[in-house]
Amino acid sequence: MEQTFYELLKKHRLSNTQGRKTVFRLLLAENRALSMSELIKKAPSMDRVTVYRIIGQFENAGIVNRVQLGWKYKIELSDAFRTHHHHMTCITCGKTYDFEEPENLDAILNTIAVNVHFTIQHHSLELRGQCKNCTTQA
Amino acid sequence: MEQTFYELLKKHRLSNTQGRKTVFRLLLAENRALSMSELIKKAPSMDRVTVYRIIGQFENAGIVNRVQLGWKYKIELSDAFRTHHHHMTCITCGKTYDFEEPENLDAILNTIAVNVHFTIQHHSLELRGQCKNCTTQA
DNA sequence: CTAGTTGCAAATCTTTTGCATTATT
DNA sequence: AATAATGCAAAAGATTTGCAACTAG
Repeated sequence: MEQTFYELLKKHRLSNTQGRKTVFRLLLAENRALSMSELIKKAPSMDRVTVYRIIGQFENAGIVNRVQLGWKYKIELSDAFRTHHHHMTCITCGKTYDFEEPENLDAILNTIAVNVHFTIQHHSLELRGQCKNCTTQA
Repeated sequence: MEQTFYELLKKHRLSNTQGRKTVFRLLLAENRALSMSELIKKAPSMDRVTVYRIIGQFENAGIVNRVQLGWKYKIELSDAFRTHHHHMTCITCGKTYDFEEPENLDAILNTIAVNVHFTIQHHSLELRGQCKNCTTQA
């Protein structure tokens, strides 16, 4: 994990600073998508500006992804660190659950891409609705 | 179109004001996703606060959807006014293209939903990559 | 009329920029 | 030492809130 991180840093000519290590470990420990303000709160030793800059660089370097959950985006480690997955967010309790890539999705997307001559670099599939708990209680 | 709009307003006990009509017609005329700042610019007679409030109400009423394009969200008319579709955004030129719902997507999502006991109310599929033009030029 | 809607002022939160200081290689 | 990274101050943007004035039903 850390090894992959260092390699990605090197590959993108980013030096391995204390701040970058902190942000990376934070995301690794949480193992879920965090909002900017959560990230900033969880790294009180760092200036908010620095966190913004680091996340921007991490995104370029393929270390993190932005995901849209409801109205706001959050940050999570990229597929280099977690298996590729998607998100479902419960509109009642606000929790976000991960689910695996559907088996045939890639084939479907490829067909579309070929048809319209679009080169796909990244895809995201987000569901909104009610989770098991909230459906039962309603 | 306008008829459906009036019905949705009534259903959600929103009165049919000049401002709401303006915002709706704007979105209808553009037939694409607009950012908040674009919307505000295109409705100079209205206070920005009012535009925010109207969009909030429209979202509740199912008149518009927020979609995530790149890092920012945009607003477009809901499926009540446009056929259901998804988006692909070119990371080079920034343009957004629509594409139709893949035929088998619904079945795939249903399977997932049943497996994890999640009631899907809304799904979105977003692609990022390079469009035909930008691929050719590169 | 009167409840719902809008404008205005202002607060708050989020994100970006410039520059001087500090850490990394 | 040279370059890259960070903190701080401050600007710029985006979004929300309270309240008084206005408008649709």
